[in-house]
Amino acid sequence: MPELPEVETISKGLDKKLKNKKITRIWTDWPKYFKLHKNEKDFSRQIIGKKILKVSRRGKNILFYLSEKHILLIHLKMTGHLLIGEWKQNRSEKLGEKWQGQKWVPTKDGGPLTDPFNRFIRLIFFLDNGKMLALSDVRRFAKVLCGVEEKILNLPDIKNLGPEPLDKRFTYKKFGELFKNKKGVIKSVLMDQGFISGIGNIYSDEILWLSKIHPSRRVEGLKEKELIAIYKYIKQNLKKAIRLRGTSFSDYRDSEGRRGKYSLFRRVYQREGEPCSRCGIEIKRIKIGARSAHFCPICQKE
DNA sequence: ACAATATCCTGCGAGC
DNA sequence: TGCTCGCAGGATATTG
Repeated sequence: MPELPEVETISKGLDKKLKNKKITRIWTDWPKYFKLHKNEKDFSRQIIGKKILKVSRRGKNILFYLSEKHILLIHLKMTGHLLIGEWKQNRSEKLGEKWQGQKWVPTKDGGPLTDPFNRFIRLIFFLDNGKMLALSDVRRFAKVLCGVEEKILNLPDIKNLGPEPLDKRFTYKKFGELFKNKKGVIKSVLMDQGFISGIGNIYSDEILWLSKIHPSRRVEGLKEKELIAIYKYIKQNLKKAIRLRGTSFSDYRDSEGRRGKYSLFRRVYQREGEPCSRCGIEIKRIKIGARSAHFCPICQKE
């Protein structure tokens, strides 16, 4: 499940590669992606013929700024991947008719032909340079929207997002103010996109381990010292993960199909039963809400 | 007003 | 070996 560092890596990569490319047509076998649109036609009308001007990110949403003041928004949710491939002229009609998903032609500089995720391509944007942007998505949870800038940026998906944690304007003062009237369990609060955007299950676990705070603690009871630690490690850990191009745990890949390297530094996430790298005791896993939380029972006292 | 639970999906691993 | 079953999870809707 891509979170802020993964989505940042992906959108930066796509920005480099897709700038000034025009979308000539699309193919999908899952029109349910287009939650904002009546059907596939309604979606494709919005996007065909538009040029990609810039790719960026807000929270975990990827924003493609298009010509004619349009935006394409893609949220990868848990299993979404965006991969760039090439399509050959002589095969293009066949691909357009029915994409069987068995194989696709990767770019020379990376996309792995044998990568298992190539089996789950559900949506393809064909570009005017002979390449394609493919969405692979095992569980079909991804979200794909297109419309005029004003409309997309005013959707709850964007408008209800909390501050960007790595924004310079996100000072400790701002962070502290957020907590003043906040109630609830810290793990859930960190993952609340309306509170702070971009943090999900992996990084909330990591941040709390670094801060030595039990994931079930209520935010009402957190001391100043503890809030300072959380603030510090949000910034530090997300930055570090971006430097390492994201987490390779689970099925994350960047736009060239590469894994990130953050997983080498993962302390608790998906390490149940392994020794804590600080104190050696076994990492535990509990349920918070419907999510699993990983923590060290010694370093992170309740 | 808030919190817990169901929903969407499907590959995978556990268990028999 | 081959089957069934239940888990995983981000965001949103629905129920308690």
